[in-house]
Amino acid sequence: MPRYDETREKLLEATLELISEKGYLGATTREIAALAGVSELTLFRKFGKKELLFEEMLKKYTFLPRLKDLLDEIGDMHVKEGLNTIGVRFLQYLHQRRPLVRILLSEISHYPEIVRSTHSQVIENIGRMLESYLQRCRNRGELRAIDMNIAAFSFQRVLFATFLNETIILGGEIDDERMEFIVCEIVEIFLNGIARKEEV
Amino acid sequence: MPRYDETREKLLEATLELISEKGYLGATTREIAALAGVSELTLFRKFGKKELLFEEMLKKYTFLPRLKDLLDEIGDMHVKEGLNTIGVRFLQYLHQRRPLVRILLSEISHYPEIVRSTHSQVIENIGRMLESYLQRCRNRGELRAIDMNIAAFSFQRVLFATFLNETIILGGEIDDERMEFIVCEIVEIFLNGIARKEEV
DNA sequence: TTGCTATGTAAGTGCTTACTTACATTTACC
DNA sequence: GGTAAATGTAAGTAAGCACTTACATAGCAA
Repeated sequence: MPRYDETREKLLEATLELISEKGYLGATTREIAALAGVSELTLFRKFGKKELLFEEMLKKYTFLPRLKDLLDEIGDMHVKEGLNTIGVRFLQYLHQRRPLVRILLSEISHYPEIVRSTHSQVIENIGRMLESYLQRCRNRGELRAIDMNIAAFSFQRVLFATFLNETIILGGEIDDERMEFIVCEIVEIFLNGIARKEEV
Repeated sequence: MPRYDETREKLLEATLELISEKGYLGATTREIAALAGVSELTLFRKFGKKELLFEEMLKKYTFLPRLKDLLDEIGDMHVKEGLNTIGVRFLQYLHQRRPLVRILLSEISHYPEIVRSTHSQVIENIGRMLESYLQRCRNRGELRAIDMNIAAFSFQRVLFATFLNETIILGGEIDDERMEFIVCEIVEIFLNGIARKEEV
């Protein structure tokens, strides 16, 4: 009896994959069990109900990135470098969790509470960390006096919506090179704006 | 025999509402018919299959906004005023089509082609119009030399993701006042950036 | 009246689903 | 080898689904 239950893990993995493809209602327990390579009965013995399987899967695949570590890492960087680092990390983070993000978007009306809390853990926390980083930069005199909350979420949302468009909607893949390019362009606009300097 | 089929319209309306709430699989033909106030058989007599009902509903509720009119209207405005106008209109547009946007996000795996084309009609066109407007501003010397495509989509995506967060994820409503406030803040950052001017 | 059209009620078909029961088989460990 | 837990096979249940059939009704036009 291994304290690491491999069958269980395989089922959770198959659940993530199938629900992200077909939605909660579209993914049947039969298919999930087949993809996991076990019998349907095993699925019910382990999780009791489809609903509980879904919830445990969400719990498993939602884990916070080590935000504090990231903040420590970039805390002293100049704002441009810091934003580039956060941006690339955030895109990588979303990219690794594509199936989860897909589920968050498509099942939010089906399971409002659990999906919403998962969403805020996955996405909103980055915004808050960003805000405290920007505040730090501001204290060092690198930024002008604006609402850092709005600034942080603007930045985070351009990235998130760009990810949505490239990955979820167009269905493509983003490689690291393209990620760095995208982030670099966004950071440039975010820092300097698009207006001619004389006009401000 | 009225050439405007009221029963048909009521069914399409009920379909939009229920599918946006429960998803394509979750919304049953029985419920849709009940919400429309007709019998289930009438639904099948009018549309044949649930799938066709879904497609006709998408067709009905996806129509292009008068982008050209908007461009004519704002073409001569200073960039700040123009962006504010576009921004508020875009948010209003999304807000009016909330159920449709919800469906686009949740059913993209079910009907990739039709949903994707609908998405581009509803969302991407604004980005393209924005790009040509920015180009015009650039020609008037109001903007510095940057990639206007990236700029336009950055702006559009902050707005879209803000809408997603406020409406679809948090589930709240946005009134006109809040819309104007949000857009104003975003435009300010978008035009001037967040960096101190001396540092550029 | 006689039709025609739109709609309704009621019953049912065939399929699929989540989930169960009964029983056999494998696996691991003493 | 023996025991117990984990897993499998097979069959089935009750419900819900999209969709159909048969037949009645109501309104409107010739």
